[in-house]
Amino acid sequence: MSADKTAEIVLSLEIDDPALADRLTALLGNVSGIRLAAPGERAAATVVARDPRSMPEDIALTQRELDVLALMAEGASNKMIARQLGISVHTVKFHVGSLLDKLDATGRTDAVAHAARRGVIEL
Amino acid sequence: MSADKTAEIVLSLEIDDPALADRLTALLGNVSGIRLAAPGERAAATVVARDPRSMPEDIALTQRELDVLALMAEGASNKMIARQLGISVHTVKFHVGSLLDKLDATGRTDAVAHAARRGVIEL
DNA sequence: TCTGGTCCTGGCCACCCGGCCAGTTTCGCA
DNA sequence: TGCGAAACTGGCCGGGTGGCCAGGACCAGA
Repeated sequence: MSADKTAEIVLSLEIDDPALADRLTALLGNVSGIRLAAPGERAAATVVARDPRSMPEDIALTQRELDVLALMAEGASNKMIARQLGISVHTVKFHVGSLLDKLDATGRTDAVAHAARRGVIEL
Repeated sequence: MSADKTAEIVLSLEIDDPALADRLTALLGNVSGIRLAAPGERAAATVVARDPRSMPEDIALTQRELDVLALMAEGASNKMIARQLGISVHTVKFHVGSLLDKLDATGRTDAVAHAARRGVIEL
């Protein structure tokens, strides 16, 4: 019952696919040192697997567009992005425009939200 | 080499705490039926544990601010938000300003990103 | 009663954003 | 050797954004 540093690690599962969830439950349940969380219990870590059908294909973004997108997600203005990348504001606008097209967004906020949803960027 | 349904499940780790990451790596590495993903490899599931210090308490947002925030995350402009909520653009700006303050953001894009990171909203 | 918070509105203004036009260079591929 | 894609730059401009000022209405708690 000692609560030392090597106590069991409590894991919770958030798996969309029932079959995968079952297999992981069976496999992880027999690992000493790991315990699956009881319903509502606070876990040290969570095993997640989202339904892959929700992200059909990734969008083809150029490296430069990814650079701009990442800075956009940080809340950077076009001017700040330009400074950061060593290019002109006009060029930043050019890339932002392409991003709005490819991500089917109405503005930079929408673009970041869409990109995050599709897993293109990590917030 | 059969690729049957009971092949190994590939897990990737996204653990902020290095100690916890080490322990999980050691524990999971010895489980037959489970294999840890090589760098860049696509995993069937991911074990995540975010640093709890990064989200100490949730931010106190009023209901109206949450309304505005949700529409902001949809990429709506102030004008569209105003129409949607039946209030004036000035009032929308007022709430947006409060959100920027409370979320410590530099602009609406940053505000949405911060809110999503802290789990205030779901993208 | 008075104070504080929330919600609402207006005007004003500098700045930013996105879309339009135009052009250049560089690179790989047919 | 041409041709397209990517990256880059410029000017222009209408509209959006965010910060500042000011005010009023409502309601819970001290």
